[in-house]
Amino acid sequence: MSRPDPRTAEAYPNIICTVDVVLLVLRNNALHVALLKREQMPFKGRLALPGGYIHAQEDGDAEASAARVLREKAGVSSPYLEQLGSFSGARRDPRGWSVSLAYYALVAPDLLSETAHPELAILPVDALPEPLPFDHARILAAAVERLRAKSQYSSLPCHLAGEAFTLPELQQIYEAVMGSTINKVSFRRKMDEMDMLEAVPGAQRADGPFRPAQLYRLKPAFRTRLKLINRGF
Amino acid sequence: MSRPDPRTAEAYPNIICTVDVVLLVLRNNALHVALLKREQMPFKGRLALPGGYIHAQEDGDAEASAARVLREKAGVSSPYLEQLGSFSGARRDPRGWSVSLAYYALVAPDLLSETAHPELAILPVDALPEPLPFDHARILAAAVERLRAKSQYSSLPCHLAGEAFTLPELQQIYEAVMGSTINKVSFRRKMDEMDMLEAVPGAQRADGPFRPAQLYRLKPAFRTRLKLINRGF
DNA sequence: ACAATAGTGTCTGTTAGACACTATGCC
DNA sequence: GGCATAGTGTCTAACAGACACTATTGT
Repeated sequence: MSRPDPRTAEAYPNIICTVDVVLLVLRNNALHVALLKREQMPFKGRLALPGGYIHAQEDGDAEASAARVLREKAGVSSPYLEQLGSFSGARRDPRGWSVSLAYYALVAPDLLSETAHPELAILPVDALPEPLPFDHARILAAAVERLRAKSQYSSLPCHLAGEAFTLPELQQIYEAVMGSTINKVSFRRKMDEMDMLEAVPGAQRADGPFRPAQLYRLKPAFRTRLKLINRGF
Repeated sequence: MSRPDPRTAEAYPNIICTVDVVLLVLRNNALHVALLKREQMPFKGRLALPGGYIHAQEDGDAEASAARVLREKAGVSSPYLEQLGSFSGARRDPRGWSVSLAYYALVAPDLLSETAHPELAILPVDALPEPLPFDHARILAAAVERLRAKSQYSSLPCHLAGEAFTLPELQQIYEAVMGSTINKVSFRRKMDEMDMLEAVPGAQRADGPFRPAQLYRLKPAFRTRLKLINRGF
């Protein structure tokens, strides 16, 4: 039990430390995840979550590793990024005992079509063409569950919208993420109470031959931090 | 960017992988944390969260590591144990780039006084006698915040009570954890709705020269899993 | 009987959802 | 003016908190 050897740090070196990122985006009102074909063994050629080793030399912490992975492997910079948790164990990676520090990121649809790497596969989370390697299915499920849960009481889904959006659009995003319809009056009342949106002066968006909707954007204070509410919709 | 070398796993070995456990208990209606004097450098002799290296040989995953640390270092077995998150970076440990997989555990007061190791220091989370080493203050704060947040909408605080408890006792626990008083009628209505308690037949507890209170216990289904509710108290 | 707390019935203010209505753009 | 959707006013049902009341024990 007592381990007086000061070199204990070197006595347990056989743990693989990686980060994996669940990059989520909304397309056609359905949640999609960005996957990459693995270029290395194990599971070479299979679609998997973007991930990689932690680079102790360059990454200040694991969140920086996740941001670097997103930048290098997906071409995505500074999205909403949050720690999801760790996934660890002897069996999840055939190379040995491993730890994956999992993060999830939310981006607006247009960001992913414009600047992201073309080799990214954007696939609906509910209908992946092949099973994910490692325990990436569990990680993805945890990310989706987290997003759904936080959507109930926070501004999190706003990060799936673009820079500016109309209230009907935002409601559609909330509904798509949570998988249920929301009462329009309740939704707008809540958005009003939360006091996190500001109208873009004079800007409206028409979606057809009818009354255009007012455009809104997140107030600066909530662009990185979330806004929480007490009750649901 | 491409790393064809199959020995990349060995190319990044310099990451210290540990688990740390925030062991919480309620004493005198105040949240307390169990700390241990560190037996090794760095911070030898300082009070810190119980923790240790992951033992890839014996631990199936990091939660098993946390359970082992609790057992070996605190003498506590099978409490409520949940992952808190990871804390990582180049600077948090003077030995180098490190990852702490943090867990938090809840135990009943009597469990800690009876079976736990005597060298455990049980101190109020709001008034520690000395600053914690590493980033343990952040980890502790995250655990307390998580407990408070989950107490709003779950059965989590029940794990701070003993095997059997009265409703007034349980309400006091909820109030102590959340730091605010709860309406008695609302509290009992909620407990009733949640349908997670069962009366211990014929068992009551008297707290003075007045009407004794009915004893309750968690239904078996909720002894390890949490029960969630939609709204607060 | 009294003190003190356990436990419940009921009222009231608040909140979320249903519905209907008005507003505004394009044809 | 008609149509389709944006946006709002208002009613109602559900819910949480306040309060008062009854119940039950020891002294």
